[in-house]
Amino acid sequence: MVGSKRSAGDVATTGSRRRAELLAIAADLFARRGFVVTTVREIADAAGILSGSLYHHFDSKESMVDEILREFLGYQQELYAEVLREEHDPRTTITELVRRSFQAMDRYRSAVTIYQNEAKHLAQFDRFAYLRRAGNDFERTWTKVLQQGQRDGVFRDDLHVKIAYRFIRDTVWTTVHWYNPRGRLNAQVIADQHVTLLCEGIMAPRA
Amino acid sequence: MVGSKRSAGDVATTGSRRRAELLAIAADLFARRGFVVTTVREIADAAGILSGSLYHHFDSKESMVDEILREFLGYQQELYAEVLREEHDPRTTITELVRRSFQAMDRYRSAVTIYQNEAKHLAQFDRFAYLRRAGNDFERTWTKVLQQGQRDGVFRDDLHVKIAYRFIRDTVWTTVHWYNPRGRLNAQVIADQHVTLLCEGIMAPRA
Amino acid sequence: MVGSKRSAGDVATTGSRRRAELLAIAADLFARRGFVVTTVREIADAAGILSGSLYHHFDSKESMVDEILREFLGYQQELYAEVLREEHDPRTTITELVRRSFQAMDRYRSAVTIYQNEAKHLAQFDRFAYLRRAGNDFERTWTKVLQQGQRDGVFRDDLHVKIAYRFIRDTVWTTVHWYNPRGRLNAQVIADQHVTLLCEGIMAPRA
Amino acid sequence: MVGSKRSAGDVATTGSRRRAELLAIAADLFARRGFVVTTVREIADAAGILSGSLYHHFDSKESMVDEILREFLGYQQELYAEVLREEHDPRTTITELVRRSFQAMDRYRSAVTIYQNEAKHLAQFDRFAYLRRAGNDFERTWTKVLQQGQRDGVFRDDLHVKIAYRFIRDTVWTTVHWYNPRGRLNAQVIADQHVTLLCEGIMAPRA
DNA sequence: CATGAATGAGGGTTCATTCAT
DNA sequence: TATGAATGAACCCTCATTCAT
Repeated sequence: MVGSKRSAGDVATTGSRRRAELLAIAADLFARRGFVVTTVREIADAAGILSGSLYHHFDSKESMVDEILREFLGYQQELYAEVLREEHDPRTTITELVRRSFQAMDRYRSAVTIYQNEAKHLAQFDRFAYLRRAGNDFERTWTKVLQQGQRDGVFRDDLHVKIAYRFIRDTVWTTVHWYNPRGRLNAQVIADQHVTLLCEGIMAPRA
Repeated sequence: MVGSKRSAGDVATTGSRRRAELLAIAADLFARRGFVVTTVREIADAAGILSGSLYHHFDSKESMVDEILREFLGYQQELYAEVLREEHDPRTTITELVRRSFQAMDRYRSAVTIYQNEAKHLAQFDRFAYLRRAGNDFERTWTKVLQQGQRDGVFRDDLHVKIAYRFIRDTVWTTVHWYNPRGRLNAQVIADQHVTLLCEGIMAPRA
Repeated sequence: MVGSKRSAGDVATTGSRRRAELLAIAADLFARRGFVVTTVREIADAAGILSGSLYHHFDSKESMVDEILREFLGYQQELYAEVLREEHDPRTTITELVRRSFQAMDRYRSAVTIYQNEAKHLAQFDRFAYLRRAGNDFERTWTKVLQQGQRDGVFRDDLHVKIAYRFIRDTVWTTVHWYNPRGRLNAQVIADQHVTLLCEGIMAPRA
Repeated sequence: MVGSKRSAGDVATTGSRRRAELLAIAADLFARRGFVVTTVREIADAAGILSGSLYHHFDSKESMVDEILREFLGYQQELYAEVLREEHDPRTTITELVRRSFQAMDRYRSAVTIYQNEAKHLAQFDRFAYLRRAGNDFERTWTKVLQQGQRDGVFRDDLHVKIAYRFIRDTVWTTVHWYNPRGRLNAQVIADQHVTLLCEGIMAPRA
């Protein structure tokens, strides 16, 4: 959609299979090596073409990340919206939000890494203003649940909500840096471990 | 082509006041803008000199981060060693480790940010191999305490130590991204909030 | 920091017509002005392109001289090998070696000049270690013939072979500094004058 | 004299002992590493001072070579003039010229190397126009003797004087590249070997 | 769709030189 | 005399991007 070079009359604005392949290759490199240090030539090399040829598919290097991030962000937002529509009690909501975060991570691994690593840097450009908005949306989603939980007496009332939010966010998102989707621990397991740690802490339950 | 540089009588390693100033300026920029995207010209501009003049003090842009990171890492390692020498019980040890982490963050704010953001990228170069070593040292320190706590029955025994370590590390270190040292919440307060969340979780204590 | 460059599908080593042109331009400048003082901008200017564009064809300024020298050296070594295979008597061998030296000089004029002027300086870098090897090969070739000639009684036996070799080498190679391929004296004539001087000296033959 | 920073009223315009030391250090580096690639910092390092401090003694890096070359050139010209004043027969003159060349080489080793390597490059600047003049003087000196020798029938009459001159010059001067003043072969011996080779060639004398 | 050649802006770095102290 | 900090110009090289073929 964004940055597509297809003309108006095109049926499939999101482009061909080749496009998707290239995007996956780029996402992988951006995630592993960083957006700034990844050169378009590296992407092209990995795709087996010359760097100039990439410009038949994309307007610019920026438009590649743009597309990568938008797709992930849309997916994540939809998953969160789902949870909210289901109207669980606060603890279950938290649990579900964490689970869906890991679900998105499972599907858009590279994109999450990129978001985690580069959002702050990219957000300063107008083109990526939506990254700020998405961040704020996420914050609102989580803090609302936390506040509700406090009102219900289910979360500790000495909780500094903003800190707690960041605490949760950091833990969940940064998992992407070490989480190995092909390892023994699948997303579900890790998600549940996280929820437990989040809710009960590391201390052994007293009797 | 050639290689060596600086020799007898030169300042590059001696450390003068000016040097320290320049290093602080560089650290600030590296932290705020990222190491890769920060240009030596920006550093020089911020210092009110020409870019070439930086090379009177430093061998390269790399040697600047190098120095910045080494100083922080040395300090942090010393603080952790102190804690271990004090031989507290596991929970107190955790508490103290968290506190000293925030203490280091207070003193080497920019360095911590840089470490957080760039370590992974830099560590791939021989020159920064010590970043990997330091990371491993930190991991060992924390996991030992967690394991001891489990053996003592004070930490939950269904705890996946490696995950817990990363959980803690992520939460503590990424704080640097939003923690404002001039804000109302000082390092001590935030550290203690963290320990509470870490230990008891976000749930209200039962009865 | 990183290092590698160029990869699959790239031209850097393939050699196209444009490449050869650029190499010739570079060789000419390196020979006339010196490798160190010749800037890539000068080369690019002479070629009517921008300096950056050179890097579409070559990895570096160094790799340009490298290629220039290797080609000449390979040619010269082949010519010498030919002479040896022909198994002449010592004096004829010397004559032929001199002739082929001038032949190589005729074909790779700039390269010879560069070799003459810069080999010593370049050879100190690993990349150009082959310059030392080539030099040693040349020395071995010549000294063997000189020694054989002495054993045969055709060369004076008070000849200090190493000195004689250098004597010959210096005379032959440095010719490139003033030899004008478009002048009246062609390579053959000069070569023969050299052989005469080398063999009989400047004195008039006695009776 | 040239490039001196001493003021008009100074008695010793050539400067102090320190000056001479620095000049020797510079000459050594220029000879070994090349004028262009030798940095003023290297010179300063070798002298145990900072690069800026050199400018208390010399106007510029150029003025250093300038002084080095002028001194050698003056000496050499004087030696040649001496030979001519002695009015020997052609062969003896040649012998003496070669000997005095080696004598100058012995005394101004570095300067000769520099002259050999850099004269062509430096001569293109107005400041070093005297290098061209000196070169022409040398040529005139040698060719006159060669021509006289031909007229006298002592040198072969099929000798191409210009080629012969260059032949001699190249052999004599380039010796500096490998001649080791501390080796077994002293200047006198090498000079005489040279004269023999020059006059009789490498062929064994017939019967 | 892809290639191959080029652009143009900018990046890190070097180095002779200056000058107040 | 020497230091130490700085200048300013230039250098090699990188890289996203363009475009004729």
